[in-house]
Amino acid sequence: MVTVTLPDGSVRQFDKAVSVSEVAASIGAGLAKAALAGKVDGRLVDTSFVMEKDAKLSIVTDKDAEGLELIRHSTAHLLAYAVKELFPEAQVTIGPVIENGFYYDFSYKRPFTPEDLAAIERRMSELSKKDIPVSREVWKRDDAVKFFESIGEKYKAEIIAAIPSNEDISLYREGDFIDLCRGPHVPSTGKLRVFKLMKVAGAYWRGDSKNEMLQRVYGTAWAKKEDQEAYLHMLEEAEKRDHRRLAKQLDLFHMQEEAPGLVFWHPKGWVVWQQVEQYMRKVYQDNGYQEIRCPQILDRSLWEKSGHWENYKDNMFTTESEKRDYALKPMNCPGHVQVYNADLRSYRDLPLRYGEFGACHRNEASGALHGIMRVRGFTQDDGHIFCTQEQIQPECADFINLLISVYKDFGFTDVIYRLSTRPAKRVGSDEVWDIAEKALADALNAAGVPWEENPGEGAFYGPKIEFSLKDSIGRVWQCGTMQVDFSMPLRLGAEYVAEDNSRKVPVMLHRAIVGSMERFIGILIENHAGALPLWLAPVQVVAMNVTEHQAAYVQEVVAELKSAGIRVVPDLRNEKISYKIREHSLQKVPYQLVIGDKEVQAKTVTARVSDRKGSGENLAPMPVADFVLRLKNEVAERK
RNA sequence: GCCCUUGUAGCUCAGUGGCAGAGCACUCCCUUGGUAAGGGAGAGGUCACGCGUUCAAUCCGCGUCAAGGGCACCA
Repeated sequence: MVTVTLPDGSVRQFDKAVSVSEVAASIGAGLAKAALAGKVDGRLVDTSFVMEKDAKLSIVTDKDAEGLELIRHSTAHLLAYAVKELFPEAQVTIGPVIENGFYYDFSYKRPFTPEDLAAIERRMSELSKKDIPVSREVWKRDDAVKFFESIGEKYKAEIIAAIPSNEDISLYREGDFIDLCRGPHVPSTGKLRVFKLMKVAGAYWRGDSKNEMLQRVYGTAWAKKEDQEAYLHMLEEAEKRDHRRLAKQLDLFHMQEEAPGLVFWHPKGWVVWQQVEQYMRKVYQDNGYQEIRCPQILDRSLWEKSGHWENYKDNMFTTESEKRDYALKPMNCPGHVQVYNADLRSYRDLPLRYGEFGACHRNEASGALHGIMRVRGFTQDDGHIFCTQEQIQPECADFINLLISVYKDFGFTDVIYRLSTRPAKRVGSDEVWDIAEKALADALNAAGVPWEENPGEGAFYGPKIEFSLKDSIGRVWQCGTMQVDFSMPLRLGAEYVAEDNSRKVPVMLHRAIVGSMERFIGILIENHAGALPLWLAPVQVVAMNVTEHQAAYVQEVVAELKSAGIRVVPDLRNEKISYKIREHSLQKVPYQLVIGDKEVQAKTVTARVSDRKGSGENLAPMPVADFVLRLKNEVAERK
């Protein structure tokens, strides 16, 4: 007798061991057909799984999140199946589920072409239509290794060989294709109907750049066709928000071949930059930081002392003059220590906070460059706090709160928090690491934000918190950071006179909120789809005449707005008003003033508030002074 | 750095082994029009760069550079 308890609490009894699919069939034909897997006592299993004793069971269908994941996993296998049919010499490796889809890595004598991809996708559809059963087999590990070696699948054999030899392993067979997999999988290929292969790319075997480069095929898969269409539509929309595309449309900046990874800021883009910089300068001022400025180029000997020459040389641009080697600074910290060291410091001076809009250059690998998100020359809102060990915790807590409020002012509420802890190769005692890690974790907890730990990902000199934001297509970019550093103050000879008159080495906190100005502005552009809030908008107001008769009054209005500190431009061109409105709407200007004879007579302005997406709304005509007031309020609210 | 793809007018993109194309933008003319494109004319190119194949190369081949998508990297 086997008693199966279903999620609704109902109980079904069977006189002998029973499979998930049999239970599903006993409930209804529809469910039997929809069943993709089962969850037995909380463990995900195939529909063929047989329950020998009493169990709790839920049937997994494509309505469950787990069902969708299963579909993606099985679609990855279907991809491998199709590839093996079309390219028998290709070797399979791994094919995991990722966000919105899956990928599968193959080893093949030549890269797959876009045409290959289309052919593979067609074959996958054919295999799906045939509704081929997918069955699970349990093998002894050694047998499996021998088997995969015998069919020339050396990568698969290598993966299996890494599993302890006394463990049995599961293989999944669909048609002629057999693959190692933990499973579970859908019961047959017919369950996989909605998928699309997205792109081919190279990827290193086992993620190591010393290894062979494999062919990675990315795909997406969904339960319903509409879901996939919605996803593809979302990707299209996201592409329209791409900061590189918007920068051209809105004339913000450009990049060119002669300066890879470096940005030419145009007037409008530079206005945005200045808004961000002035805002951040105020943040420094209001939070106990003193702004400083250090040299771009420093002598080799200093970089040797700091350890950069040894550890970071490949990423530094170097130069030489009169037989001396110099490096363009990749970081601001060594400079800040020089300022610290320029005087004898007391414990009474601590915490001492320096801030700099420091322009850094790093010679990033060419393949790493990406618009203004990953560049070779960038400016950080870089700050260094020199403090005692006891001050680490309160400084970190204050910083996190500050960072959250800054992000909120810029319209970001979706922040990813990660704590990177001690790596294998590190300096400093375990006690000190304990203190530093705990200080950071406590600070995160005190802020009440969700965070995850990245074990072993800390810097060699200390743990760090990374604050990341997502771009329009979900790529995550680190912006802010808080790093605890025990090493550099010592290396560069920083010290303070303690209460007991002894000399002590201060702890150094490296911290940035926006991180790279370039990256942050890129994310700002994407976050707002180019329609920046009024306080950041390069042009806040355009004043237009309906016909040339109102030109003089428009000029008066522009002068008045300018004197009120508003970024306004006139548009007196000989064009129809509808033409001008279209153009400025596309330029995502927040306010457009339409000025005709009525406004001239009444000494008012009619403001068109654009939602900057496709429609606009007129405010009632108002005196210029009222309009100024409205703008000032909106700027103050940073909406 | 590695793999794939791409590079044609300011922008978006067609195209061909034999004089280089469109739309928008730009300049000029007409038009003075009240809420997302009024009309006409004109100008604009070393087809990324270099080398080769060819009677002839923007097109084919090789190389370089850059960009895009991934991978690796991001101390």
